[in-house]
Parts: sequence; C-alpha cells; structure tokens
Amino acid sequence: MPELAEVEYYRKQWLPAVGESVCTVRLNPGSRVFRETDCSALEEGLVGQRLENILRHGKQMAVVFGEVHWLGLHMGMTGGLSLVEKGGPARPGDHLVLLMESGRSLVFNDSRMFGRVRYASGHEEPAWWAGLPPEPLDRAFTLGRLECYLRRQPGTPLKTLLLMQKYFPGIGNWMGDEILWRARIKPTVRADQLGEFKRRELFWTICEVCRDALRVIGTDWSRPPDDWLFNHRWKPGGLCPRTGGPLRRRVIGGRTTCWSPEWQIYRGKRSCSTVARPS
DNA sequence: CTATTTGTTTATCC
DNA sequence: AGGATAAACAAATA
Repeated sequence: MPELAEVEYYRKQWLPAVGESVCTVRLNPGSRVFRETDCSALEEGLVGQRLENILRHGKQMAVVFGEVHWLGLHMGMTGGLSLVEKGGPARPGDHLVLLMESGRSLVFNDSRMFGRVRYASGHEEPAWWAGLPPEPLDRAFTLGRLECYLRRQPGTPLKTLLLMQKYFPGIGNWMGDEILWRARIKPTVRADQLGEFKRRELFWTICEVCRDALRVIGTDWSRPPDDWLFNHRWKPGGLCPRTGGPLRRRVIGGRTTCWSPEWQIYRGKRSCSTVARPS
C-alpha cells in the first residue's frame, strides 16, 4: 500500500506519542523485517528513551528517540503503523511494539514483510537517512533536476522512471499512473521523447499529484474524489473519468500499469513534430 | 487452485 | 559495462 501519502498518514498515527518515553520493546528478532538489524542494540537503545520526532522522506521514515537513537521504518508493500490505546495482544504481523509510559503502544505491522526496521545510534544521521535525494515537493526538486534525470535515462519508459526512488522518492505505482494520466502522457513514452513543453507539464503534474495525495490521503486517508484515476484504476471494467472510455492495463517495468488510451495521447516528440517542409 | 497486490533487491540476459 | 527484464521475497484476498 504505502506510497508517499500513506506513509505520511502512518507518521501521523504515531505523532501523538511524541514526548512520551519507551517502557518496553517487543519484537521477534527472527522476523524478516529485521533482516539487517541488530535487534539487541535496538532494544537496549530505545528502552527509557523519549520519542523526540518522527520524520518522513519519500517512503522512508526516521523515528528519533533521545536525540541519538534512530529507528528507521519502511512499509514495504503491506506495512503500517498504529497507535494502540491499550496494549492488547499482538496481532499477526505485529513485528515491533513499543510500549510507552502512557500505556499506549506504537505498533509496526507488516504481513508480507517486504518492509524493514533499522536501528542506528549517534549524533550523525545514519547512512540510510542521510543524503536522500530531494522529494518532489522539496525546494531542491526543480525542473532542471527532472530534465537531468530524463537525460540520464534516455531509454526508460516514463512509468518506469517515475517509480525509481533515487529520482522520485515517494512515488509508487498508483501515483505514477495518476501523474501520467493527468499529464496525458502514454506510460511507455521514453524519457528522451518528451518535448520541452511536456517536460514542464510533467514536472508540474508530479508536484500536483504529490500535494493532492498528501492533502487527501496523508491527512486522514480520505477517499480521493472520483475525478482522479485512483478510484477507477483497480476495478475491472473501470472507465476513464475524463473520457468515459475503457482503461487499459499492461505490465510496464514489472508493474501493472493502468492508463486511458483515448486520453493519454502524447506519444513523444518524434510523432508530432514532423512537419513537411517545402523544398 | 489460480491469479492478483499501492515495493525493492538481486540475478540474468542481451 | 550497462540497461532491461525476471525472479525472489511472503501473505492476504478474490
């Protein structure tokens, strides 16, 4: 599930516990989500520490305890966070439970275990947090930067490019489809086939979809309006909210991609710039 | 039983 | 070497 906005929603679930201290850490070290983590260090590091801050960057989260303890969370495909009022019995997939002084629990659940829990200590930001590329809504995410990415990946289909976290941290499968649908670009168009105007349009649309997603899903997980592609892309027989025409689905770059052939008519600059010249 | 999944990493092939 | 593609991870759901 979790892309940029869903991760932001999960961040908000834990946020009310900022200021509280950790009493007990419950985890199963054998769980796959701890595959790169020293669970003893995590446990010893967090117990007794005050929850200071919860940060998000793209789909990554960093939870800071007592200034120097860094808990890294990635939700994978099915991960999620919840704040449980009374520490009830752990449900299946509850891999990490932090019992707080208030009696509440911070829970990380991930049934498929593609997610990840990391731990590091020190005043420096850990390697997995430092030096992440700018998010689409950061000041540093500029049109020039997008054009640089497009030049670096000339043959990559735009859908595949948008899913690359080193360029567009936070964008996932549904946001990628939503962006290309709003920009009316066919998802298979190569990165080097975008004309100057369309590059600007793509840049603007990336920012717009991120803003909309954070506003609608990132605050309270509201159902997006029906004039987004979002509500139509999964249901069989779903129709394009702009044209009423059928939506198509095909695997592009290993991910099921949904688009509206009648609406996403931009196929690259070659196909629309060739004008016969008088000789 | 089959096919599907809002993610990422690693292996393999050209 | 480097880019594209497939496989792997693992569990829930239809």
